[in-house]
Amino acid sequence: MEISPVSSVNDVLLGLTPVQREAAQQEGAVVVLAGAGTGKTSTLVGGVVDRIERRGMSPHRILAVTFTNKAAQEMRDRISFALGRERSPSWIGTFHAHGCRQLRTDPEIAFLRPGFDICDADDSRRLVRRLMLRAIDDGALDPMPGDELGKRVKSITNHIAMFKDDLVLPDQALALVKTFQDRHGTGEPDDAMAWEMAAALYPAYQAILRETNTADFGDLLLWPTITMLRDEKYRLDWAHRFDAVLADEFQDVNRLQFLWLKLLSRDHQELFAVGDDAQSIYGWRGANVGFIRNFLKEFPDGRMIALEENFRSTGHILDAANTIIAGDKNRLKKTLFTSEGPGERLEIIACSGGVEEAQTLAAEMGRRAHEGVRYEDMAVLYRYNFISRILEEQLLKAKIPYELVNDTAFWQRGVIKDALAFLRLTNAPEEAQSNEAFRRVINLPARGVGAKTLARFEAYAEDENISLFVAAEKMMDKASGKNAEKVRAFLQIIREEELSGDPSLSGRMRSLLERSGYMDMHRQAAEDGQSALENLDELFDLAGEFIAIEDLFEHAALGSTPAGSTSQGRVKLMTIHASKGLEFPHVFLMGWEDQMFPSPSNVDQDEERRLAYVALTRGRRRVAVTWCAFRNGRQSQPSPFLMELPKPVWAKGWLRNAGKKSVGILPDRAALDAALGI
DNA sequence: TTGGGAGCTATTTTT
DNA sequence: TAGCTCCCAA
Repeated sequence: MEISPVSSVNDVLLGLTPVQREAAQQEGAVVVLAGAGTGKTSTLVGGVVDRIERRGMSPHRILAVTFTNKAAQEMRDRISFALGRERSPSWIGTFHAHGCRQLRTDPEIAFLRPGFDICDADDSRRLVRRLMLRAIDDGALDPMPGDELGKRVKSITNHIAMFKDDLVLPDQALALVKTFQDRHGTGEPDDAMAWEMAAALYPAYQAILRETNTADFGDLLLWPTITMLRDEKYRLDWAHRFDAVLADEFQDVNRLQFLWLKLLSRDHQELFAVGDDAQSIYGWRGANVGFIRNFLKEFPDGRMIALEENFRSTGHILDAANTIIAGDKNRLKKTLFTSEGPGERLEIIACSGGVEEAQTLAAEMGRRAHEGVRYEDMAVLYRYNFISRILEEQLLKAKIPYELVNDTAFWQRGVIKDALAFLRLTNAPEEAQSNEAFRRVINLPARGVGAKTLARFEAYAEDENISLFVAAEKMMDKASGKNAEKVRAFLQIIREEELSGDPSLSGRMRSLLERSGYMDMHRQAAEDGQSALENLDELFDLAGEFIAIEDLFEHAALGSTPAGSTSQGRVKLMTIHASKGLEFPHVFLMGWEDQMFPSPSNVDQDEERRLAYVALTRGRRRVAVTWCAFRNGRQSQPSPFLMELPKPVWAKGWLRNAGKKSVGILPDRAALDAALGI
């Protein structure tokens, strides 16, 4: 046996607790129920190491799947730290990256051609929007106020994605929805309408993707899975490449992802799934906790192992979290415990309103910083993004450095997508594949091409069966006027760059953005322009690492995070959703009011409860919860979750100075009214 | 027909 | 902050 350059299997496995080690070494189908802070990633890494080192599997025959690029990167790093680079598995990645790899091998299973593009959720929405406008134009759909349209587009795009996540093909959707409604009734009118319209638009949506040689996120896994179901030879071709399959965050898999994993591990039953049903918070996106909860029904010879010893939080924090999650009656039973002491009690801070809440938090953070706590060890978590705005103002005032986590992912930012669209257009102006890029940049900066002009291009392109770019060229030949001149010049630039542009991607992009006037557009914009230019600089750097243009586009679509986020010395602000998997010594939970958290619009109230559980278990040493007696001019009550917290975990002196108008602590109407003078 | 300014309203969003 | 609308001047 060769000697591992960095460590040995025993070092890795001996670093685990007996339960973690037992899980890592379990053979066959196993689901590891890993409570918050119980060493989930270590166990998963241990599982990989054990399979390679002790069981002698080849690293190249191990498939490890995660949801995020970040998680995939972390796993890659930790495994290569343990085993060395050469002995690390090559198949570590997100569901989407794996699906993409499979689809690139055989694009025709999705009716695509080699070199297909991948469109992100935003592009999908734009496509649905165009289809809806077209339906309204054709009289197939009643016109609606624009506000309404936006909501519908979002909801219909989601529903189409849900069809795909449920393996429903375009030509099956309509019949399926009808059958379902006949059997179960139509339910909420809005919801019924969304399903019907999504089913009606789905075939046209898919037809356009096919025409433009584009796959959406759902397609990446849908077609490989459908093909594995239908064609045993194809399935074996893929399944036989792997001796073991490992999946992270298993509580968040949807039907499509579950089936994909199952088809790949059917022959050897080597499926190692790690997750925590108590942290399932993505049900609204199609995740189905049922798959982890019913794991043993699907894999009768499998085992379930629970990790309950928490190495993160103090006793009081765990008591609070355990109490909250106990309200989810369907959960798989497990109770977190720690061998550490109870630690500090939770502080519950009542504030009169949002501004005071933000000021209180800013003041408290300043105080803790003064006591020697580093800013990067503090985090504020909230249910809704818009809460952060009011807090940002106060943090700026108090000069507390902060960072918004997951503000908008780099590759999804408008500027970045614009810049890539320029590049895409020069890459293949004559192909329909570049039509969306054309729509995006033809009027950037403004050249007098609005909706009407674009519609004329569209009509002409459709009649002549040519790309939008070529249609525009032909129509502009005959047009006159100032705007036409600008458009002609722009088309000319694209042609020149296509034929003899800089061969390096960043060089070509730079030149395109400069010549088209896009850079100047941002240079002239006062505040926003600065950050746009910084983003573009970062993009040029990143693009420099790619030779093939397709690789850059794929990288952009699958959203790998760029490295450069330096976040030392800043308080982190994020939604509870974004905080999953992270931990902080000091955690502040904002906005725990009735009607706010739990969110009344979530049909699954248990999911809100799990969200509270996730929020509380982020904290290592101290957790403070705030709520407001008034928000947005309305009186509010403390969140029911707050009332559930057992008395012993409350801090005694929890009437922390919330400023002059501070209202005590008791979630008690009378005391509150008295304090507020009403 | 366009483009820009004003005004409004906010679920959560791994890919 | 952003992503929409609506409205009026060019």
